[in-house]
Amino acid sequence: MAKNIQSLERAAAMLRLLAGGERRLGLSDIASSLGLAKATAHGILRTLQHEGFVEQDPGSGRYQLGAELLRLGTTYLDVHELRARALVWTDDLARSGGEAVYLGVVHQQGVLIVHHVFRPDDSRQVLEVGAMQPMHSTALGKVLTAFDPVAHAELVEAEREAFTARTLTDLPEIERVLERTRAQGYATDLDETWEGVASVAAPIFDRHRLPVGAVGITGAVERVCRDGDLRPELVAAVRDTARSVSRDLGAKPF
Amino acid sequence: MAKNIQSLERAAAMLRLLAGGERRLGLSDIASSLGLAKATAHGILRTLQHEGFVEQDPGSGRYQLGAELLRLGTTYLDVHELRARALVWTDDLARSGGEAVYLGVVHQQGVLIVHHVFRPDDSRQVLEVGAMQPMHSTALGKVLTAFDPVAHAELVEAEREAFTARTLTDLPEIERVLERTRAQGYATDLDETWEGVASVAAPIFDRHRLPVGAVGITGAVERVCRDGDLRPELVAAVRDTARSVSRDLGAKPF
DNA sequence: CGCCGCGTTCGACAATGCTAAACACTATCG
DNA sequence: CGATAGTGTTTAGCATTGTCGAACGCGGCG
Repeated sequence: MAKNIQSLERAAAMLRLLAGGERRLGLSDIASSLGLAKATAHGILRTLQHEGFVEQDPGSGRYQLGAELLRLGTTYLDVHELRARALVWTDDLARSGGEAVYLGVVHQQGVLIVHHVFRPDDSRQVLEVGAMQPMHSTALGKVLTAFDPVAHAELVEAEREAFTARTLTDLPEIERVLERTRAQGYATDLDETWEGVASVAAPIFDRHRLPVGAVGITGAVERVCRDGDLRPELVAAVRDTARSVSRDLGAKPF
Repeated sequence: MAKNIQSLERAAAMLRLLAGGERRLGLSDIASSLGLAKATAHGILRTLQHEGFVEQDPGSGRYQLGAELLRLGTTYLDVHELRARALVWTDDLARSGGEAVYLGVVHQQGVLIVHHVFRPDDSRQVLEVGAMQPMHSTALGKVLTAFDPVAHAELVEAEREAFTARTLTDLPEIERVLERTRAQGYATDLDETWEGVASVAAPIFDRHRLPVGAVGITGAVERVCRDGDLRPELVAAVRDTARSVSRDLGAKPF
């Protein structure tokens, strides 16, 4: 195992700590949380502040995340090839399905949402790009764990929280669901993450037939389900979209 | 001047370099661009990759920005107090004005967009949160330079690109406009950044009466202007919104 | 095949960033 | 009202840490 740069690891830990805690954090809190001397933490924070990754409240002296992170994070989206290819197809999927569409990739024991098309009505909705979804309970997460070995390995290690009464937390049970997901080529989520919300998702592959992400539709159970299961035409639409994006990425059909 | 941590500065420079170049960059490019030994650059990149700030294309070995930046950047928005307070008011402004609304803060020689409400019609629009706008040609930028001394200092230093024939680049001329902006309490942009696009913006102050950001409306000249100038009712609506947000932040109306 | 380019690893040196202690400052409290 | 217990910040010195230059393995190209 090659050694990584210590100060960078510590800086990253600080950013993650600041991202976790809702409110701003003081220097002493940060230093003790990471087991560092105050001066050490201060030096790192000073540099991060100078680079714009961290901001300091002039009044209280507390620290919070900086604007440069937003700028760089947005740039990440611009470069993201999967997202660029998917843009064209997700709009159509949202329109034909009449529900919100999500595009996600595996990131650290969860699904990172890299694109989100609002449900096509005039209701107020909040953009969830950049947010994380759990691996074991959402359709996006299940489809990714089923096809991506890295994601699967992380699911086994991670603790699986029960969000609702229907959330699967038992490992053998989950494995059976993943097996079926691989067989049928898509995954669903019925009340397993949020009460009254269901979703379908299908995997997207690149030119080497490796899973690089997943598209899915999410909506209220009353609208997206019929007879206690997801409407077949929605499942078909999602799978079609996933195939189209995969083809755009260079994956051979068949 | 206190000294900053070298490895962190270099890591930040790499992230900014990767954000700048459209395509993925190779290790040698990065090392030579920053004047570093290949091994040094590699060590930093390896750590950044391990922390999720950078990703490496398995095929070509090239580097690009990582997903963790998107996650952290979004978290920045969640914590942002100005944005949280403004959310309520900007929707109303977009509806009453019938145009797109932007909320921006000063960041490194430019305006960083932290909130964006789409123009309320069914046209396809792309979210510009996380994008940068120039300081000297947009209404948001001018209003911020007029009231924020830090932004003003950076404007003087920076080079002022002429985007259209009407862009102001001459410093004394800009100073006169800023003087008028301070006097009247708002700024405009008529064809100075994009042809056929105009905007109005007003400053937002915190409890210490310091400028912390600006709200503005942007739209096609034909819609937002009349008789060659911005419609007075739009100007009034923008200023009202700015005042409301300022009051929410604790600024005394006195 | 031999060449260059790539990303990666190795090992040694010293510059670098870490630690601990003291510093100013504010708010709190007896 | 002075003492106290918190802040965040700065300083000085030591040795850990990151840096450097060179060599390595690999793949594509001529």
